[in-house]
Amino acid sequence: MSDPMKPTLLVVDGHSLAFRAFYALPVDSFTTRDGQHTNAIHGFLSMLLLLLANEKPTHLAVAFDKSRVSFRTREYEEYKGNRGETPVEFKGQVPILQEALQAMGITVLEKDDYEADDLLATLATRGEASGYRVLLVSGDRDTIQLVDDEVTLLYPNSQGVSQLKRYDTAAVIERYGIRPEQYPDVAALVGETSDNLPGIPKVGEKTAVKWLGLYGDLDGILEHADEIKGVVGQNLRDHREHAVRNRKLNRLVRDVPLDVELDALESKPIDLEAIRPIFERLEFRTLMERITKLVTGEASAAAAAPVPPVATDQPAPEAPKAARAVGDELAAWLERAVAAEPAGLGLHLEVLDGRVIGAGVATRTETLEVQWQPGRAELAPFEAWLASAAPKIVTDAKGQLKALQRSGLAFDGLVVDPLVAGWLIRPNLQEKNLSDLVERYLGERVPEGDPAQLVPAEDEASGPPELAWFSARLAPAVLAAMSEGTRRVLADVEMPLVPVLAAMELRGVTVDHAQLAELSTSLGERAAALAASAYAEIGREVNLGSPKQLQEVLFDQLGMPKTRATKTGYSTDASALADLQDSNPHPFLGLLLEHRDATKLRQIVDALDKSIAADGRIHTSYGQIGAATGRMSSNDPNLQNIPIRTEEGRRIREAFRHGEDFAELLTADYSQVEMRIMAHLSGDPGLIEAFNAGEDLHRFVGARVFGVEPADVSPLMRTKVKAMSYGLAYGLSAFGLSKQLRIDRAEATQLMKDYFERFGAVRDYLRGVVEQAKVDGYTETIFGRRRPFPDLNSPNRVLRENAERAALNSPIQGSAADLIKLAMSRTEQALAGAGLRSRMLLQVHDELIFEVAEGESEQVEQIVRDAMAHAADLLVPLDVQIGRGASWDDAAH
DNA sequence: CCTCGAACGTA
DNA sequence: CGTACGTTCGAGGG
Repeated sequence: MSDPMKPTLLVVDGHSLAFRAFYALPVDSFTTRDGQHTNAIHGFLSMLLLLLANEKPTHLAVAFDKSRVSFRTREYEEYKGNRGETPVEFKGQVPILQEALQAMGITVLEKDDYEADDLLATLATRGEASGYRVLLVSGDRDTIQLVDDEVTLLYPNSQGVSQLKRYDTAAVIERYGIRPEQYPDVAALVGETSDNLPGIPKVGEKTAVKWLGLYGDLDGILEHADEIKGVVGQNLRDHREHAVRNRKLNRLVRDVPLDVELDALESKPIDLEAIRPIFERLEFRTLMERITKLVTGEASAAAAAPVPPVATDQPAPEAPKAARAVGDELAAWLERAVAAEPAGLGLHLEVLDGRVIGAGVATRTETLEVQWQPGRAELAPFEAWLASAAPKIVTDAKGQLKALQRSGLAFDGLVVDPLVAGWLIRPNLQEKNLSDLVERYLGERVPEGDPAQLVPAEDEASGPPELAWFSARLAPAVLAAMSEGTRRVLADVEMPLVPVLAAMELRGVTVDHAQLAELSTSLGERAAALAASAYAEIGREVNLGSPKQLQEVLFDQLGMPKTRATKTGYSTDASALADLQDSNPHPFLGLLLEHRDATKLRQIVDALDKSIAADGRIHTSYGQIGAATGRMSSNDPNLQNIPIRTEEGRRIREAFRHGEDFAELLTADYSQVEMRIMAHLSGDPGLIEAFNAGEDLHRFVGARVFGVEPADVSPLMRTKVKAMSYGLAYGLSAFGLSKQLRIDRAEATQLMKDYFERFGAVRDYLRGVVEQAKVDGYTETIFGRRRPFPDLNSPNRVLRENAERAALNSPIQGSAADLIKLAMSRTEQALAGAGLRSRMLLQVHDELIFEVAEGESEQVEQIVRDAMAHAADLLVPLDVQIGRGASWDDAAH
């Protein structure tokens, strides 16, 4: 192995790589406005940037062929003679590429009479002699002969140029069965059609390698040519001069007279300003970003990066070498570690195909590696520790807990998931993974296996012990950065929830494929019929899913008045179409709306159908750190946005069923949680009374607002008040209210005025939230969850007002999220504690869905109702509505 | 190939 | 000119 401290010389065959990029990337999509093709340049530079980032060469050069003629063409004039004319689209790119490279401060080499590969050979030879580690990048197989202990070849695979295969001596032997220096002999025998160099007929790689094994080298083979039997033997004798000639031509020249010294190839920092004009001309925006990132280590010049709380220039401690132990030794290690770290040990599980195959355990100074397989008695101490309440720190624990459960391993004692903790501190999803956290809270970097999979260097990547070690050290740093309230939310709300979510995801929910398939077909037929009618109305076929094409139809062809402006034109959304239908009735509009409905539903149905797993169930993933307010999200697929408002939509919910071993689904939802939270937070006596009266909320509020008896509140009054109440929590304006209720501005303003007159504390509270947040810089939920609002004092009005509305909403939405999260952990606990088989499956913000076992219905209802209603003690009661049925739809109430 | 915006489903 | 999400599609740029 080569010494990592050596300087690294990277030499790239510019021509062959650019040429590969040219064919790998579509030319017509890489063309600037003025018609310059850039695919080869782009592909090449993209690959080069990846190489620079990953290999960090100390010295660097890119070699090009000077022309198509070289000493080889003089030697054998048919050499490369079968190659067609180089495409002009490619030719024109080479000088520009060279210009760009020079602007980047990279030495470009070319030499009359030689090919780029000869320059690679020469530099590799010189570099090795001067004590460099050499990396060559070329798409020409002849460069394989240059590989040795200090010279590694990176060779593009068939996919293109972004993935390079690393050939060191071992890799060459593995791939070809011969040593690198023998490769030219093989190539000589086999020939190279692309260079117009025929070899020995019927001799391929296998035969050539076999002969080399028998006779050592090409000379040996030719000496013994007479001994080789059969047609191939005869062919060898007949065409031996081919092999001799090929061998002569494919020997790379290792002493090209180059008037450049290696020292001069030292990598210089890239001057961003020098390359900017060229990149702008080539319209390389993302490449410019990548270079900027490479040079500055920052995302971009524009986004002002927050200053990390930890200085990054102190020396980072080295990860300790992982111990390995089994049996008594393992038990002793764990015992000592547990005693040494009362706050918890770091744990990181290695997962393959959803199962545990290994683990790393760590204190802040020591690590242990465990290779886990089921049924190994000597690992019992590890399993016992996992199952115990001994405190554990696991970053991004949910997925690992799932693997544990799949592998039949019991787990307890999760005290900190630094990822969740980090999110509580900065809920706007700044730190998305362990490595982000390590950078922010420890000021270090997690050594990574190459994310772009370009030549992964395994010895550098962090394994489970290192990751566990980072977690162990991260936890105290993250906890120290949390407020006391936030730490409480972590301990009381979030950590207990992690295993619950893992369990829910594993359970999944049964979905009836046949029902979905039937729905899909009928929706598809309806969509097709509606589309046909719509086309008939306008006399042509357009893509009804394309807002752009719709704009042509509506505003140009049908001459309708322009709707709300969007960035790309005019809105064609449902409300805009409804407005048009009012002003300019046209059958096309109705058909379009119905078509949208049908295709949207079908899309949902098809997506659901596709995500039904082999067990007949859909296993969504919950994003615990999904929303800044504290809510969860659901994805793959999203089960939190299954239609309910329309009849057709509800038919989708009919497809959600209880499993075979269960008797029914049970849904439990909080009624009007957000209004109840508002009542609690504002302390408004009127609102509190409304909830304590146990009467229909909107009727009660309507009676107050309109000054009538509750019995005299008309449906219209109730609707208005309901919209108003719900809008409050979102920072609704009179304008928005008037639009939603389709009433005029004056009426909306009056409604708001009347409302606030009766419920003044609500208005005061909402105002106070924003004012307080402007001072503090954050809002807080009932339970202490914080959300920062940096834009509240922004001079930009749009930004500021957006932040104000979000701030107003945050404690309400966030407190509701806290409530149901608490209720979930309690419910899970209580169901298990009561020894019931019934189990929680889904969460949809204010609703929980359970699968109930035969005979457990009453008990489950009791437990769920109790856990949800008493998740917190508010100034108003929490009302829980329960429904049961064979399907999700039936279970609705 | 990737990113963006529009549209739309839920609470 | 109402918050919070995730998904899908078409379009556009690289």
